[in-house]
Amino acid sequence: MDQLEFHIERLRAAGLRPTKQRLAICKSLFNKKETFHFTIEKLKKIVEKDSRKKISLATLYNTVHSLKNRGYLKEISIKGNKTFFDTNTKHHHHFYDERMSQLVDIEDKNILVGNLPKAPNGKKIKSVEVLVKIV
Amino acid sequence: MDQLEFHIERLRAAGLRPTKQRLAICKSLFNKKETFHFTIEKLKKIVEKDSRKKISLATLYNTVHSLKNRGYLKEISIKGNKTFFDTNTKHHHHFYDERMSQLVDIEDKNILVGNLPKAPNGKKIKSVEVLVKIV
DNA sequence: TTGGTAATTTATAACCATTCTAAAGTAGAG
DNA sequence: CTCTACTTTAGAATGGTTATAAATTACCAA
Repeated sequence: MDQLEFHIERLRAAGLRPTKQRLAICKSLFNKKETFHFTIEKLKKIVEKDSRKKISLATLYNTVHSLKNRGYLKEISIKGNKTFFDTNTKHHHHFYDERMSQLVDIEDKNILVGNLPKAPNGKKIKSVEVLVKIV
Repeated sequence: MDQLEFHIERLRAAGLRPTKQRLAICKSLFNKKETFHFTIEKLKKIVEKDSRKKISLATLYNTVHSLKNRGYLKEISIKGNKTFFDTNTKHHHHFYDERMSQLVDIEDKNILVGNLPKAPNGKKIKSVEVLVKIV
């Protein structure tokens, strides 16, 4: 089981000890064939189903935020009561179906953004995110 | 004072009676030279300063949402604890300085978005929003 | 292996933007 | 003017997220 080594490595890189709970979270996040979008509540259900153990919300929040800060997860900028995360950390964009609260990736190569103006006040551009709302 | 007529018209169009409080909100929103971005808390301060009267949060939330639904305000899709609104209802995009929680408009003509893929599941594209994060 | 200690997990409380509620006040048609 | 439906308001409720503090666990050194 090489994946385990990667999980431990990711956690260490994020400044976290590889505990049972955190490894269970990593398995549910990174052992899937496809990347996916999730909210914390949804991830709680996924991890508890995959691992057959209860896990506290606080641990989920802490771990997800640490993994995000280290770049293993992306937080998606959509307005709403719940925060969405993405296991796809490549630069890409999203369709968003507000009615279903559902996201679909748009690969960076499949969209064209150009002619960007300079950032104001001598600031630097950190990211360019396109959100395409669909109905 | 013709502006007043417009405010009454806007409120009626939004299905709202033109009360003192709602007119005060409209004045603070639409009598400015420049469009601007605001949160509800910030608007409360602006309206109370402009009108020299207290106004309840509930009235602000109700009125702003009705004006938004009628298209006189835009809600901006940025993740965060507070919701941002925009008195600029023209199609446009934003720079966002997360550190300052500050927005700057990007005119639609000053940015190029093209080559959009089709929306999935036979859905229709409702809007395309570009958010440029700056640091 | 064992201790000791610092990190971690957890349930629960706190937080805070937003929405709801219900009572008092107001607008406006007739 | 009057009546009724709409509004305003303070405060309570809601719900996602963060903070807290006590019990548990990881892991280094011996």
